[in-house]
Formats: sequence, C-alpha cells, structure tokens
Amino acid sequence: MSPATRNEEARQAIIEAAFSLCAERGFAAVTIEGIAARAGVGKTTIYRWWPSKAAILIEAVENARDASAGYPDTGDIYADMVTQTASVMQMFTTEFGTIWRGLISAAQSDEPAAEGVARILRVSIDQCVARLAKARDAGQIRTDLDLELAVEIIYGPIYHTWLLRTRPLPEAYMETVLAALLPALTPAPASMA
Amino acid sequence: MSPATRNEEARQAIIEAAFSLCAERGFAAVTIEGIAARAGVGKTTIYRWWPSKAAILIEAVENARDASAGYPDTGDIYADMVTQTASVMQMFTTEFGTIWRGLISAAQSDEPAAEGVARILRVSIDQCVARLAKARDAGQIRTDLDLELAVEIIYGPIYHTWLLRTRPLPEAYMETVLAALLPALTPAPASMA
Amino acid sequence: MSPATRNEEARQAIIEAAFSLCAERGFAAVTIEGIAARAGVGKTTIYRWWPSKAAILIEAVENARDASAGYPDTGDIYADMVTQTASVMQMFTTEFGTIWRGLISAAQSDEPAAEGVARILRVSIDQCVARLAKARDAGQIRTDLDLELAVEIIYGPIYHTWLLRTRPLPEAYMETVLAALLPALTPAPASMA
Amino acid sequence: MSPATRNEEARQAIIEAAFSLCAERGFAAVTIEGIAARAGVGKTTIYRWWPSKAAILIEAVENARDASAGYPDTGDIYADMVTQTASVMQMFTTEFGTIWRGLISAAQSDEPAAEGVARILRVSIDQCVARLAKARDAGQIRTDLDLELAVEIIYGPIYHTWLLRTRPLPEAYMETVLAALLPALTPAPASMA
DNA sequence: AGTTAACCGAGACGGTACGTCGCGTCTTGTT
DNA sequence: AACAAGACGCGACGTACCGTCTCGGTTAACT
Repeated sequence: MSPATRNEEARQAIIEAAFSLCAERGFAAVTIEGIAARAGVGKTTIYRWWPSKAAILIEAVENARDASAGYPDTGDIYADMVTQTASVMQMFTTEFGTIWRGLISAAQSDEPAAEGVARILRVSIDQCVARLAKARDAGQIRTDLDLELAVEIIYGPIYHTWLLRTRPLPEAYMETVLAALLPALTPAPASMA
Repeated sequence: MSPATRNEEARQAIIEAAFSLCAERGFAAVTIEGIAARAGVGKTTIYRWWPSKAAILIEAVENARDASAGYPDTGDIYADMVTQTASVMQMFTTEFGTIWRGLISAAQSDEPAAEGVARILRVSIDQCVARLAKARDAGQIRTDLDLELAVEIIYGPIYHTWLLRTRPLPEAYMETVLAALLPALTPAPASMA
Repeated sequence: MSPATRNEEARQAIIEAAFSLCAERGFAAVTIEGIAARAGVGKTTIYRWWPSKAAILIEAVENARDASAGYPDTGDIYADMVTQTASVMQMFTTEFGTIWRGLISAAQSDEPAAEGVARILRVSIDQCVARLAKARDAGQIRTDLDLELAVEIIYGPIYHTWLLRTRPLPEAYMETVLAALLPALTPAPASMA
Repeated sequence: MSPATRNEEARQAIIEAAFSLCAERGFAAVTIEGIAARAGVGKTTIYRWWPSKAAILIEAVENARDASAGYPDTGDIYADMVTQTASVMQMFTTEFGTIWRGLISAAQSDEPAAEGVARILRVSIDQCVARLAKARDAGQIRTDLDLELAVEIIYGPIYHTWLLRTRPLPEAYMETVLAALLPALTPAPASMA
C-alpha cells in the first residue's frame, strides 16, 4: 500500500550536485536544470522534494553542519571568541562561504530561504549564547547583558563587512573588534565607593 | 553632436519605473522589460546606459539621497547616534528598504553592484566617521578607537538582524545596542591608582 | 494459479474509464495516467495488458459492438442501405463518434491502432458485403460489381466529409448519395436492341 | 515607428524544417523543439507566428501547392479524372502523403487544423467542380448531379481506403472505381418512350 | 534651410531556464 | 503473481526574460 519510497541516492546526488555547482560558479549561476544534469536525475525529482535551489542548498548546509563540532571552551571566553570567529571568517573564504553568501542573498527575497537561513543560524547562535552564559557565570561577562544581543554585537561587524563589501576583511579583524568590544562585554570595574 | 544627446526625460522615466517596480514587487521580480514597458521606453535605451537593473536602482538611490541631510549634531553623540540609527531603521521599513535589500542581495554576486553599494555606503560611513571624530575631539569617544571600525560595530548589529532575519528588529533596538556598547565607545574611567 | 489471474474488475474499470474520458475530453486529451486515476488502478496494470491508449479504446469499441445487431434486411437493399448508413452517421454524433474519430486519427501513425481499426471495420464491411451479395442474388445489384469496392463507394463519401471536415454532414446526406449512386449499383436497363 | 518586421528567412527555415522532419519521422514525432533546432531558430519565434506544428505544415503545404498546376483538361472528363486521381494517389506515397496524413490526423482533434485542411481541400475541390461543370456543359456528365457531391463520390473511396487502411491502394484503383461509377456520372441513356 | 547622424520607440530574434505534464519503467508493500 | 501507489529518468511543452539586432521616426547641431 505504501507509495514507492523516496530514493535516498537521488537525494544525495542532488544535494552534492547543487553544492558543487554553487561552489564552482556561484549561487546566481546555479540552475535546477544544471543540478539535475550533474546529479543524473530528472528535474521532476528535484521539484518533487524542494521548492527552489535555495532549499536544496539549505539542506546541504544543514547536512554538512551536523557533523561539525560545537563551540570551543578553553575557559577563556575572549580566546574562544577569537578562535571561533576566526573559523567563521575562514569558512567565508571557502566554498561554504560562496554558498552561504548565496543563501543570504536569496533570503532577501525568498521567505522560505530566509527561514532556512535563520534556522541554520539559530543553532550557531544558541551555541554562542550558551558559551557566553557559561562565561557570565564564571564572571567573565557582564551580568546585565542580553546574550542574544551580545551575539549580534560580536558577529554584526563581520557580516557588515562581509556582506556590504565596504572593505576586505583583514586577517585579524576580530582580534581588533573584540579588543574594542571588551569594555562592553566584561564586568565593569568596581565602583570607587 | 546633435540630437545625439542623451534624453533626460527617458533617463528619469527609467529610474522612476525601476524604483516603483522594485518597491511594488521586490527586486527579484523587476525585469528590464518591465522597466522599459512602464517607462514607455525601448529596451535598447536602457541597455545603452546601464548594464543591469541593479545599476539603475543604484543610480536611483544615489539620486534620491543627494537631497538628504547629513548627520545630526546636537553635541550629544549618543543621542545623535540613536536619532540617526533610528532613521536608518525607519528607512528599512519603507520602499527604500525594499530596494536597499535588493541591492545588497545583488551585490553578493554582481561585482559592479557591490561597488555601487559600497559607494553609496561610503558617504554615510564618512559622515558617521566625521561625526564620531568630532565627538572624540569633544572627549565623548575613546581616542584609541578606529572610527571606521566603530561604524561597523554600531551598524553591524542592525544589518546582522535585518539581513539574516533571525528576529524582527525591535522598535528601540538601537537604544539597547548603544547602551550596551557605551563602555566600549566612551573613554575609560580614570584608573584607581 | 492464484491472485496471479487477471483481474476482470480492473479490466472493466480501465475500459470504462478510457471510454468516458475520451467521450468527455476527446482522444487527444486522454492519458494513461488519467485512465489509471479514474479507474482506480495502477499504471502498471494498464501497461501490463495494453500497449497504448488506442488499444484500450479499440477493445472498448469491440466490446461494445459485440452486443450490436447485424445488417438490416427488409428485402429492399436501397432502403436498408439508407437505414444502415443513417445509423452510422447517427453514431458519428455520439460519444462513439468521438472515440472512432480518435482511433482513426491514431491509426494514421500507430500501426497496431491501424490494425485494430481495420479489424473493427472488417466486421461491418463483411456484413455489408454479405447484404449486398444477397441483393445481387435478388437482382437488385449489378453482377459485375466488386462488392468490397461497392462498400468503399458507398461509405467513402461519408468518411470523406466526416474526416476531412469540408462541410457539415447534412441530415439526409446518404439519401442523396445513394440516389446519385443508384445507376452505378443497379443492373443496367435492358439495351434497346 | 514600425515594429521590427518579420524575418522572412526564419519563416522559410521553419517551414522547411517542419516539412523535412515530418517527411522523415512522421507527424507524430515532430516537435516544436525539433523544428526550432533544425531551423536554427528560437522556439519563441515559432510560437510567435504559429499556434501548433499543424499550422506550420498547413502553411508549408499551401506554399508548396501554390506553384502546382490546375486540373488537366483534355476534353475527356473520364481520362482527366483518371489522370488527376492517379496523381493524387501518387502524391499519397510521397513525403507529401506523410504530411497530409498527419494533418488529417491532427484535424480530428484540432479545430484550426481542421479549418486549414478544409481550406487546402477547398481549392482542389473547386478545381474539380469547375472541371466537372465544363464536362457537364459538354454533355459528359449528368445535369442533375450536385457537383460537390460528385467530388465526394469520386474521392471518397480513395480516402476511405487510404485513411481507414482496410487494404493497400491498388495501382489502378481509380480506373476500377471510375469505371464502376460511370453509370452514375454520365447522362442516362434516352428513355424508352 | 537642408543634411545627417546619434538617439529613440518598438519589438523580432536566438537563446536559456523555467516549472509542468505525461511517458514508460521501476520499486515497495498488500492482498 | 497480480495489484495500488507512486517515485524515477526523460523529453517536450509553452512562457518569461535575457541581451542583441534591425527597423523607421524624430530631433538638433553643422553644414
């Protein structure tokens, strides 16, 4: 009675084709036909399961990310932030960066894509918030700081520079940013009284 | 040189058509053919003067912005920042926001568009830097802060939230952000010693 | 032999679905998928037993025709011809006409369909030839006339007009045609000498 | 002010491509994409000017026919009929026959195609009627015969046999048919009285 | 005052990709 | 074993825009 069931091989092939095409040619140049051709699959099979190329790439990113590690925790929140943000910036320069840039671009006009992007980010943000909470409990972070906001303050400059392309991202960008932000993140010095 | 001169009426009509179409339907749904039809203009005329729809909208934004004022200056840098960022966030909710979002999206894969976006931003950033420099001279801002970086730190959170769509931008978002950032922007309190 | 026996219910349902779909939407709009859906049957079941939609409809026609009567025989060949051709022309205006037209259309490019059409016609032609033979034996038809040819001469004008659509078939078309053909069909008058 | 005008080269190429494809592979196997590819033309160009492949072939036939001759007239209507019908039957065996068969097939479910087929036939029928009228004036044809009907009686058997595929068309088919029809076509012998 | 060349509207053109439909084959349980 | 359900690779559909290319027509500076 069951319907013929979904073909997992095809799913994998499609996701990989989308990923590699986007990495090679950029998101704007990816077409459903191109993905189908590279995956050796009919267009129908793609349209049956995904509404857009963005949806495929979101799944690709979610798949790839599942294997990845969580937030570093050496006990030094500043060092861990530098480590983590550096790895994000490093990622921006890889094929993941190309794909992530494309997805953010798509999210500006495609509501489901925007939800996918937000869903992907949610995980990273939650991890970051959790790490910050731990640091706060350890007295390394101000107690009166909304940690969601802290994440936006920390990552905001990276995305501002990366997406608005006002200047190239310097290698040690986040060292500088975090140094500048430190007074806003760490507990205020004891008052005079 | 004769009637071989550019038709200013057509230029205006094209820019206005592009603007209104983008405002109504979103950047992704704008087409050169649609602009030509609404402007009552041949496609050739558009291609003669602009390389892409993004280029038209960049010119539209630059045109519209020429009339706008500079940075507020009441003497209180914090209040001025709140005012100015609030007006940016307000702009995001208007048709300019729609167009600006589209241009940023285009900039992710279209180099000339990226340059246009950066060029538009440059003016605002320079104004902001100038205002910050004045505040620094007035002792309201730390002297050891790269002001370009300060702009990224201040506007980063707005763009992070607006472009990545992780949550709606609260009305008083920047009051909160600037309050949190204050320790990082203002001169450090005199040391105890 | 167990459920490994052909499902007669399914066969009936398929034939009826094909028939009704063709009657409603015309042969060109009939699809195997549509038949399967209406018959509540898997596509496989159709492909297992028939090679094409034309084959199903040929079977449908043959089924429906099995119940039908032979050629009228009142003793007056002219009257019987008028009766019979009128009933054929009447049939053309019903859903059988729609299906028959479709099958003839298919027969132009589908060899098995052409054979099916010829097979269906064979029965009618043989009946007609038999009736004509009887009339010939009764002295109502020229003895030097190939009766197969006679059938083509009689039915040719109907099909010419019906298939080539040069004009609508008048109600009493065959009265006129047969009146005109009479001198060619009946024995020649005794010569003068 | 005029729009860019229609490209006559493209029109010719399309008609020739459709013609040759249909001749090679049969009407059912002709596709718009195939025509476009062979003609070196965009699909849009085809859809801009023709509603279907049948329409293209109708134009092809009309074009080709314009050059062709009229009805033979040796003074002997019987001989001329044999000549002309033989040339029609000869045509059926050529690529024109393939195309004509396809168009008649299409005409069964495509109203505009049916009109095109009828339009093409109209010319031939009118020529035939004119020739018959001349013969009637010369006393070779009964005066009480509707000549349109006569055409249907004469060509009916050919089309019956050719389209219904009940048997192959013998070489000298129409000699036999016309011989059989003679008594119905020629003036009746003087009555006895 | 007439000539003329760049610009303009209109839109046809060769293409690419779209998203859909139906094909005929296949796979997966169910009966 | 035959069946329903339906996923699959495939090919064609008819449409939307792309960017290029004629077409006349209309101007405005330069003979």
